[in-house]
Amino acid sequence: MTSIDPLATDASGALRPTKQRLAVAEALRTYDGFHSAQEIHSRLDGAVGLATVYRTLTALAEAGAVDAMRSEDGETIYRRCSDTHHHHLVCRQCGRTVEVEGPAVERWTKTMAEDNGFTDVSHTLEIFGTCTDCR
Amino acid sequence: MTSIDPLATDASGALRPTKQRLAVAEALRTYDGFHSAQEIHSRLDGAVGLATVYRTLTALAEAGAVDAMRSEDGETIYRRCSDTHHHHLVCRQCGRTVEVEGPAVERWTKTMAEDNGFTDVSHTLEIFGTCTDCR
DNA sequence: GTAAGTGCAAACGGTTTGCAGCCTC
DNA sequence: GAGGCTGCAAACCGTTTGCACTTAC
Repeated sequence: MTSIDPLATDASGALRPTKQRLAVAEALRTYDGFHSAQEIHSRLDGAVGLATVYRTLTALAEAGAVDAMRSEDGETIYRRCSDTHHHHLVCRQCGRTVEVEGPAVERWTKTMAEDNGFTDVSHTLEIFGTCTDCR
Repeated sequence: MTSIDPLATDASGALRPTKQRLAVAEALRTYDGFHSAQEIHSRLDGAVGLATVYRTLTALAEAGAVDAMRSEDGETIYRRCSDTHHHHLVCRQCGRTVEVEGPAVERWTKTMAEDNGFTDVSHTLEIFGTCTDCR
């Protein structure tokens, strides 16, 4: 469903492998985890216009090549896909984040949705708390 | 840890129970689930200035009286704390919402958080899909 | 050659803030 | 009466878009 190579969308999307797109894809490949468009733009040190970074990331997200989510402070952050699906456990004080997985939750949401006649199910789950350091 | 009444913050915060704050608190009490500041502002039909709604919601969130999270499209959304806790199953097309409960999920999030040393745990879970009518 | 991609700058939409007046304590 | 609270409008900040130019195919 989602390709490993963000640019291997030849079939339908037909994204041209331009310098800029390659640079963005490379950045996503190199820097692990979630990053904002602005962050990527500045890591590329102006080599790619900010608007282009946004357009590229949006396109990649639509093509399913990257995951997008919102950070706590309102930025859209992206990471290259094909990690296992997981959720975030976030400290309210310091913002420290732990990734957690839960097959049971995945199953539950799916069942719950289908019992109600819903299809194409997706979900978001965030857990908030106070971590040991901040107690 | 979190008070039932959003304005019962007498001890430290000392929020004055003004007309506007009461209106916002009442709105949160009346309308279940998550709502954006703009939504609350328009539900109050201009009775409370937009800036004040933002300020009030921010204050309530800081006081721990309401939960805040980011919606998919970048708005900050709030809900009053301590409802009979349930989650929402939302149709992507028509917006129809079904409330679902899941003791197993509640337990799982709690365990997961505590295993990682987190306390004062809360969580948000939203399920998205396409409902029967919209297929 | 042509359509897709790019950069720039202006537009946008949600949120925050400065300031003068108002209201609660 | 004093300091918190409010409304308005302007400022902010991340993101999107219009447009003329460039580039991959």
